[in-house]
Amino acid sequence: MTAEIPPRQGRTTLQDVARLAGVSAKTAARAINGESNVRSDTRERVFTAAATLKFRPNRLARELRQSARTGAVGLVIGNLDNPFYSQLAAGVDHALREHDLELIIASTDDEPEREKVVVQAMLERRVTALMLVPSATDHSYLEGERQLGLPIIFLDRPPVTVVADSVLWDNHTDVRKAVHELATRGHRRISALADSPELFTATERLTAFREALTEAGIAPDETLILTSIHDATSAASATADLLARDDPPTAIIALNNRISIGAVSTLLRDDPTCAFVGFDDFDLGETLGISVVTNDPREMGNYAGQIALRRIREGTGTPERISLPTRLVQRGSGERPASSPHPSTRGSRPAPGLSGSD
Amino acid sequence: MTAEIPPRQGRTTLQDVARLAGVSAKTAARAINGESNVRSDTRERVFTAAATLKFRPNRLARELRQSARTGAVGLVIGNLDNPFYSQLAAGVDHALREHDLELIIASTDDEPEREKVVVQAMLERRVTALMLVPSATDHSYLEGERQLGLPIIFLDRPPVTVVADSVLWDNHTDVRKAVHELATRGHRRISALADSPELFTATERLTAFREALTEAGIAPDETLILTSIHDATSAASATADLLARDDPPTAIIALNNRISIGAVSTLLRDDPTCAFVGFDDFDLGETLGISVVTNDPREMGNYAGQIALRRIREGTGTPERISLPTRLVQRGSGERPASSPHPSTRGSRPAPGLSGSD
DNA sequence: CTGAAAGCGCTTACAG
DNA sequence: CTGAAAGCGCTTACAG
Repeated sequence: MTAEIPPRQGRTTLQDVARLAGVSAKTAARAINGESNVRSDTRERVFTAAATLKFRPNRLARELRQSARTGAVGLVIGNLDNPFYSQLAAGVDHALREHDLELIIASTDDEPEREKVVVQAMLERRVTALMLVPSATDHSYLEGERQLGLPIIFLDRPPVTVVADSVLWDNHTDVRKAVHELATRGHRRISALADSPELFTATERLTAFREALTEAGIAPDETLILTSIHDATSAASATADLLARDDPPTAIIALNNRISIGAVSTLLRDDPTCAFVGFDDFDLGETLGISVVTNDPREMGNYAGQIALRRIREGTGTPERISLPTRLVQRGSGERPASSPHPSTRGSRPAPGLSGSD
Repeated sequence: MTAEIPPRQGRTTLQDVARLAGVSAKTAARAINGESNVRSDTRERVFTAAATLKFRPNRLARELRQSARTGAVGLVIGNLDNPFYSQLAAGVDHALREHDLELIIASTDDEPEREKVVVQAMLERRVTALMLVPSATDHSYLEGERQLGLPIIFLDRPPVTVVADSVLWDNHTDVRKAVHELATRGHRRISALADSPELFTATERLTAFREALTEAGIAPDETLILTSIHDATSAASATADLLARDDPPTAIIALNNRISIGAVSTLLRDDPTCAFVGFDDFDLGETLGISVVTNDPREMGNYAGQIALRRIREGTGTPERISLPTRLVQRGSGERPASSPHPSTRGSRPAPGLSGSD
């Protein structure tokens, strides 16, 4: 269903301003755009006329005439509800400030079909750069745009069937480090909770998880690896199921932010003694003493924005593939607090049982 | 600093398609836009030509010709980092789907000057509707646009010097209800933490707080009302200061989401017995058993989006001023758990001391 | 069912 | 320092 948009009329144009100021359109444009080569009294007359008529330049006209140079960049993300995506957008927004670039945001809910639709719309609007967290796997439909010089930057997940810049996380190093920490502290039954294996990040992190186990001399137990967890609610129940097993894991690692929140909410209620490490930090994570592999989505967004700005200015060249580091933050006392059945939360000690180590 | 944007050339135009298909531009347009009155073999030829040339219509040209009917709406918010704003944006985004409207988002960091800049840019881009969480107090600069028929919708804070639609919270009912609850349970020293008194929402909620105290027969103690708290960190330290006083409050009410998070983080560490109610829910709020006055920013965004869609279709009329309800969610056991110095967190009981009632 | 001409509101490329 | 003409890529308003 398309909205019927009635036309609006009656706007002042540059011509109107020129007429009132008694100059040509070109001269009016010169004054308004702050070019030199205008006598100051002429400039004044134009300014006065523009103010009187409440002239507001039409960027569509300007950008049409100037060909593809629009001042808008497109950002395609999964969903503004998810803090990962909204902070990514905040980072992009931040990078774009001071550069007179506008930000068009569209969300795909991670549906490949919707990605194509919204990307299409952005291309028709002739965005000057395109950033996207891809959900489709085939991006050959972007090939033509790339050849026309459109800067394209993939975020969080790499391009597959098209050449483009990308800004990704290092999904290996700190996940492995976290698993090694847990193994060093004696954990053998370590569970991993991940999103769909079709997602690049989920697979990367799971691979790192399995490798780390192997390195630690632990045979990966596939029954402890749960995937296709899309939201906090299912993460919470998956965690509850794990804990209810005859031989529950003694440690859990959650491989994205929604899964972390769901798992933590179950652990808080059901088992304060199970060790835990989450991927992506969240509100109160520090207060609750929860160990995390942190990444800053704003940093990723900002970085991508910087690349976009450079590409816009200098043109596309050899594609860059940036891997941003994560950070393993160990929180909690390092001692399992459950030696007492009634751990205190007073003082600066962590919330009971939620130390990532034990 | 403005980015220098080099032009990009070489795009296929409708003319190119028409030429290849051996028809006029008008006929090519008819086929591509799915109008009737085109012979099917003509249509096919045009489609083939368009596909061959990878034709992508130029919306700037179309919208320029069609006057002010662009397919973009502008949303001006404080900052995508803040979940309140990003969820607001998610709601707007949601309302706009299926309507072929694009979303341009700009953030102001609540700075009036920046608001003017970004709104200006959106107006030059001829957005078909403008939604904003205002930070400026004077919006007479929008008066001209309103008269030209631009739908303008204020979110979260009402318009002052311009006539426009607005979607606000009912900032009174549930704040008062929360205070009454606390008073009923015997609390006399109730503290309120709020953002800057210049902010409409802060003032509204503080007024409701004071009125409720008076209604409950409690003389408002201004030393318990802390304002100008802008972020979680200062909320955390303000809370710590309160608790360190000789006669600390026995209950605290935090009047927005960032303040809630900061206050809760201090309470979790320092005083699990102080009663607490937060405005705006947050991750783990339920798990931690924290009472809140909840509002759903998505709902506000979605509602505003609906109004925008209607205004776009039907034109602006008598301005609407919608007041959305909040919801007081009492969580926690209702009993002060601190009778035991070592409250347990096992089972489904709330985290220690964080029941909003006591 | 199809097309030629004009125009949306600017900027470009000249000419003076 | 200033201006007249043409054009960006579409759609409008006609005419056939």
